[in-house]
Amino acid sequence: MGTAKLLDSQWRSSYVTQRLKAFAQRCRERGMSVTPQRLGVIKALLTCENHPSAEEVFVRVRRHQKHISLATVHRILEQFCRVGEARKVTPLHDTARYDGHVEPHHHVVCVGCRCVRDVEIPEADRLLKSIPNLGEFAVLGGSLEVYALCAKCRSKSQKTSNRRNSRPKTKSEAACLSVQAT
Amino acid sequence: MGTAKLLDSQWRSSYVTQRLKAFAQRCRERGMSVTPQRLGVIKALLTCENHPSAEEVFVRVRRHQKHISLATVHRILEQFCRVGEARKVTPLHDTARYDGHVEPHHHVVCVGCRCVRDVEIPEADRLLKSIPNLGEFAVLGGSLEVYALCAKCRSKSQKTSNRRNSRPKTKSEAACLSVQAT
DNA sequence: AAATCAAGTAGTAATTATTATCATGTAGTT
DNA sequence: AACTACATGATAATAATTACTACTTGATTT
Ligand SMILES: [Mn+2]
Ligand SMILES: [Mn+2]
Ligand SMILES: [Zn+2]
Ligand SMILES: [Zn+2]
Repeated sequence: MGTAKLLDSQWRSSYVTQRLKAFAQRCRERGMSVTPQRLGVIKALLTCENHPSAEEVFVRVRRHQKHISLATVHRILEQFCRVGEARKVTPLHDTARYDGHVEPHHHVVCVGCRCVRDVEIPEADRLLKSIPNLGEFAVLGGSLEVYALCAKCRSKSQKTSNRRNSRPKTKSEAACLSVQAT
Repeated sequence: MGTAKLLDSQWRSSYVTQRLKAFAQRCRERGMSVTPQRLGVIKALLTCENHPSAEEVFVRVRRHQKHISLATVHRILEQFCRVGEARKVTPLHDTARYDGHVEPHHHVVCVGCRCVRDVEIPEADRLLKSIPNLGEFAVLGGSLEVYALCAKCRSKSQKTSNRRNSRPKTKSEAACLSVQAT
């Protein structure tokens, strides 16, 4: 038996206060101004236990800021992801991907072009089998998503390594980069 | 060093022929009629190495079936997922979720209501650290997505266990089931 | 202090992915 | 060949996200 366990809300709340305390500080270091909207979003995001959607964050912030715009929440959340203040639970796809290969297996995803490849990782399978439950959750299976850079994107990012963020920000941009299929 | 490795296209092509051979058979067993559209979609899906999107499948099928509709492709792909003929690479979210917790960690996702919880799995972290690369991919990190059933959904699915598929099929349906946040 | 400037936002339009609707077509059966 | 339940095409509707634009505000310069 392993040491896997749920992170409890006690842990979470101490993490939250720690993160919240220095938020304004970190903003200034990054040259971002500290606005009520940004404070509202980071607070809602950290406070909410639920991996909330943009919409959910919006609703929460609006409790205290009647006039905040949903578009602003989207913008701020994406910005937070760029600067490392938040992350998407699934940065993998903007749109669903399908796989004809239905036996259990894992994936590598290139964070540059978002191409996906199948991977076999027996250790991960063994690991998953060794976890029958996580707190109240009855484990059914799982999938290891490995984030990586493919060869093309590695060479590409060397040339542009001094640019700002190499991750494509818009769908159209991502589409331009994406590798052509057969 | 472990035994993790990419599944090569040689493996894939034998898998494809094997799957394709009995496809019509399996359809009939499930009471699904075998249409040119479904044949086109399964073939495109299996042939294409790329974990294609619905749009990409659509483009491929259209090469041979000029008049096929994108809506049909969506419909068929979702159906394939329901009957086990395909799977979403990320069945997790219909819409992006955000997390204020940026340190590396893993997630459990309830396949019923799609609620998400943080998990700590040191073995998975060790495992990931032990894989510096996968073929041409330079590994950066990764995340284990554990699929599970939460307590609520377990009791719910007992009552409705003889229904068809317990997974919510539409967003509105999922919304109805989803657990209320604080 | 007035003018200038830049960053950020609200409100809204546009875009994109997905699902619903419904009239028509067809695969599987008799 | 005829029948019928299921499938499809065409299109509308919905939902998530992003783009656009005018406006606000606070800082900087004159
Ligand atoms: Mn796959
Ligand atoms: Mn998390
Ligand atoms: Zn790449
Ligand atoms: Zn659940």
